[in-house]
Parts: sequence; structure tokens; C-alpha cells
Amino acid sequence: MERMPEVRTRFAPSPTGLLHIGGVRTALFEILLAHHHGGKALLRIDDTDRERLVPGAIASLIEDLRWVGLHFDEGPSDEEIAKADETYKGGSGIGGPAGPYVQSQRVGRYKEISEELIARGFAYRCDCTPERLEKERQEQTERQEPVGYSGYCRNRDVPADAPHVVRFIIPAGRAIELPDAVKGTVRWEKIMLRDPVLLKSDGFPTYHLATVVDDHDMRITHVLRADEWLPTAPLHLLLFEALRWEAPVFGHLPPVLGTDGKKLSKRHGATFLSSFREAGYLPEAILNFMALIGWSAGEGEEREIFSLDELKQRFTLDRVNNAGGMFSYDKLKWMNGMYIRSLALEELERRLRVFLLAAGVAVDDEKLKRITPHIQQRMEVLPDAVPLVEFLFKDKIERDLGAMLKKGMDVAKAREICLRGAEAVAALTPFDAAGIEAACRKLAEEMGLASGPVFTVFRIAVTGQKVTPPLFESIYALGQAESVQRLRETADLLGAGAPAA
RNA sequence: GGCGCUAUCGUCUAAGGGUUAGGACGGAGCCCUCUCAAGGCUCAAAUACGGGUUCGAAUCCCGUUAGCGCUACCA
Repeated sequence: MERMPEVRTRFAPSPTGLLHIGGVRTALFEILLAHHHGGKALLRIDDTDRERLVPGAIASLIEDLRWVGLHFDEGPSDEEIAKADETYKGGSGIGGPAGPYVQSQRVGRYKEISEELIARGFAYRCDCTPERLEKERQEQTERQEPVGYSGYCRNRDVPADAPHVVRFIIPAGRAIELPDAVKGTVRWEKIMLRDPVLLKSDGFPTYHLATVVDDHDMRITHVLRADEWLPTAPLHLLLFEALRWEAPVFGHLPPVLGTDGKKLSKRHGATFLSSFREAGYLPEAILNFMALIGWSAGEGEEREIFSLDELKQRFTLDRVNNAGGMFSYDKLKWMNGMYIRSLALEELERRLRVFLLAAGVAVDDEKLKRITPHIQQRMEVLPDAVPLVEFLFKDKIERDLGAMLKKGMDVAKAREICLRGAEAVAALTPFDAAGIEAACRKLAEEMGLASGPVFTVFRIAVTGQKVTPPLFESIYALGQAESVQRLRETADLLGAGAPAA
């Protein structure tokens, strides 16, 4: 029986800054595809651009991936990361048999391959200066020709000991076809690339060389990447061919778009994964949402909420869409709310505690525990909890007394409600939400008032706010003594003179 | 300019020749209700355009248009 080779995918971010939300989707798809087929997803650090390298970026990339719940099967070890990023504190290393998984630690291999390519006539050394290249481009633009390297050094035999780059020879008049797993077959009648650089003058490879060599060496079977790579795919195919290596399956993913229809980028605001974390989004919701941009479960499936495992079960490349998709904050928020509502109470409480503490709220565990069930369906993101629970953790609250005086309510009546309410609440044994409600309703009845306006007086007296979690549960969460205290305070304020209407 | 990719409600998408073109977000309305939510029900909202092929086209083909991407010793 024939055995399918193990499916191996890879996510290869460049450590040029923080992990972008678009990168999260690519990483997610890599993992979904590999794990759907019982294979492995690798993490590889593409740090070949020494100029754009940002110190600390590798460590933050790895931390972000871990936080969002994207775990790779192979990737840089602790030692490899530490060597590439001095800010790395350790503990997130992955390791694996195909390492190192950091490209700056594989330069010998790229050099070896580029020498082989030169020796076999597929590449050549070039010592053209940037100025010369720039001039060439200018002249081409003026003549309205396609721009690109002229091939000046093709036959010049530039010596190996002089500063140079290595360029790949693009064969003239060669048509090429890419059987893309998501786009279908893409055909180029002629290749517009003009002898692209493989090895830079600093000895580091360009993306093209490094990715082809590593994908081969690491036995990558499926390359998923953003479709901005499509135009250079012929080069990669040619490289595999020249090296007599079998090319992996390519799948070019549709772009994630900003609301202006352009590729999502920094210009669109908070697009780093870390900004979503700070904004109180749950990792599970982020992954679920990103999976749905460019992929869908298909016929017969009208659900939209999927756990990571469910996504892994369902994900196949033939369900990946061709057209780009806009990133909708509205839908992400809705989905995040769905996830918050599905959290076990203890879990929500735990996440809220961490978040509120970080936001500077002096959390009291008992109060938080009492209020959590009642704010769960009132949140889309974690920060939504702050205005809802703040009143519990403050010594002094501000009150908009004028807001009490609606629908026939006047100062005297409001003051009476606070006074009698304080007495009633103080007398409650046991002190619980049901008892508080009964007391409030009874008071309204005794005073011959509709319950709504009476509740409003209570609400503002106790919480200071017009919008709160359910009243009686809020009073219960605050506690008997503090609630009585706040009712009395309010009565005093109302007695002190007419409030600003 | 050249090369390539893409095109279904405002947005994410389903429907791979025959459906009243389905779902979700967002919007509107109603119900529930102590505020605000959540939840339930209902409504509005789409096949870019033009040609073919076919008994029949959102679906296949060709053009047009529009959007996007690439055109570096960046990835």
C-alpha cells in the first residue's frame, strides 16, 4: 500500500516588528492544514534582512503565537532563539530534527547552494553598483520599458573575491505553469522577472533562495502564503527545477483587507495581534474569526463558531476562497462576545481579574465573583466590564442626581426612597438579591409609585450610573453595609438642596 | 506601463447548469424587561457590465470595467 508522505507546512515570519493579524491567519492556516492531515507545522524565522531586523521581534513573535494558541510542532530551540535575539528570556523554544530553524543560522547552506548554481550555469556573480542599477531603471522608465536588471554581468565572470551579489538566470522565452492549490493553474507566457538576486552582497540570501532551500531541506510539502507572492512563484519553481528538487504544493492565500479594500497594514490602525490582546479580545475568538476570512466550512454548515480542533477537522485547501476579504471589527466583536458568553464563570472571572487589575481597578474577589454572572452577557470585549463594575471597587462615586428625576419623580420622593430604602436594605436577613428585590418592590407599592422610577433612584444612589448590571444583583454584590451607606449619602445629597436638573 | 490575481446583500460567505439565490455580522421593527445587554421572532439588502455555449447560466467560455498585488541587494 502506498503511503502518503507526511504533510509538513511552515510559517516563516520576518522579525521586522510585531506579529500582524494577517500573519496570524497565515500561521493558523499552516497549522490547520498540517494537523488536518495529521502532519506537522513548523515555525521558521526568516531573518535574512539584516537592515530591517528589529531587536526583540523574534521573542515577541514567539510570545504572541503562544498567547493566541498557535503551537508549532517544530521550530527554533531555546538556544537558536537566544542566539538570534538577545532580549529572549527563554522558555518558549520548540526544537526539532530539521534545525536550525533560524535562517541567519543557515547561511553556509545558502552559500553552498548558490555556488552550486553558479557552477552549473544557473547563476552568476554581479558587481553592479546600486547607482548603476538605479540609472538603468531610470532609463527604462523613460523609454517606457519594463524595468529590471539588464543582465550586464551575465558573461563578465566577476571574481568571487570582489564584493558582489549572485543572480539567477531567468531563461528567455520560457513559459511556466503553477498548479496552485487555491488559485488553480496559473500560467505565465513569459517571466517578467529579470535575473533576481539570490545572495546579497552581505552574504545573506534573499527570500527566494532561502525559502526554496529551506522548504526542501525541511521537507515542506505545502507552502501556504499570502498571494502577494504569486508574481515570484515562477522564480521559485525555476529554482526547484534547477536544483532538481521536487517542488512543494503551493497555495496562495487571498489577502486580508482593511476597510478601504487595500491590504491590511499598519495604516489601518490596530492591526498587531498585541493590540487585540490589549483591547480585550480572546485568543479563541481571534482564531475563529480569522479562519473565516478566506475559508468557510461550506454547504450544509451554517455554524460560524468553531473551536481550533473543529477547524482542524474541517479545514481543507479546496474550501479556501480566491477573493480577498475585509477585516470586520464589528463581526470580530460579536464573535468575541459569543466566546465570552460561552466561558465558564470561573474562567471569565479569572480573565476579568487579570484584565481589571492591569487596568488599575482595585478588584475585590468576592464582589467580582458575585457580579460576574450578570455582566457576562453585557460584554463584547473585556474592557466593557470596567464601566459595569467600577462602582463596586470605588470608595467614592459620582452621582448624576438629575437623572433620577424623570417620569414624575421629584427630589422629596427620591429622598424618601433613599431613606426608607436604606432602612429596608439594612433590615434584610438574609441579604440576597431576591430579598432586595422584594424590599424595593414593596417600597414602591407603599409609596404608590411605579417600580421603574423607584428602581432608577436606587440604581443611581447605589452605583452612581444610569447603566448597570441588574439592580438587585448589583446591590447584593456591593454588600449590605456599603449599599445602605450609599443610600444614606444620596438622601443627604438630596436634602442638601435641589440638584441641578 | 508590464505581468498576475479577483469580482454574489454595506461586510464575511453558501449555492461547483435547474433553489422563492441560503446563513452570519451590521441595520430596522416586534417580544421579553428594573437600566443596559443577552435571547426569541420578523423585515430590508446581492449575482459589476456585455456577449456567447446550453432547453436552461451566479455557476462554463470570451471581452469590458473596476479593485487589488507585484514589478528591490524587503519579505
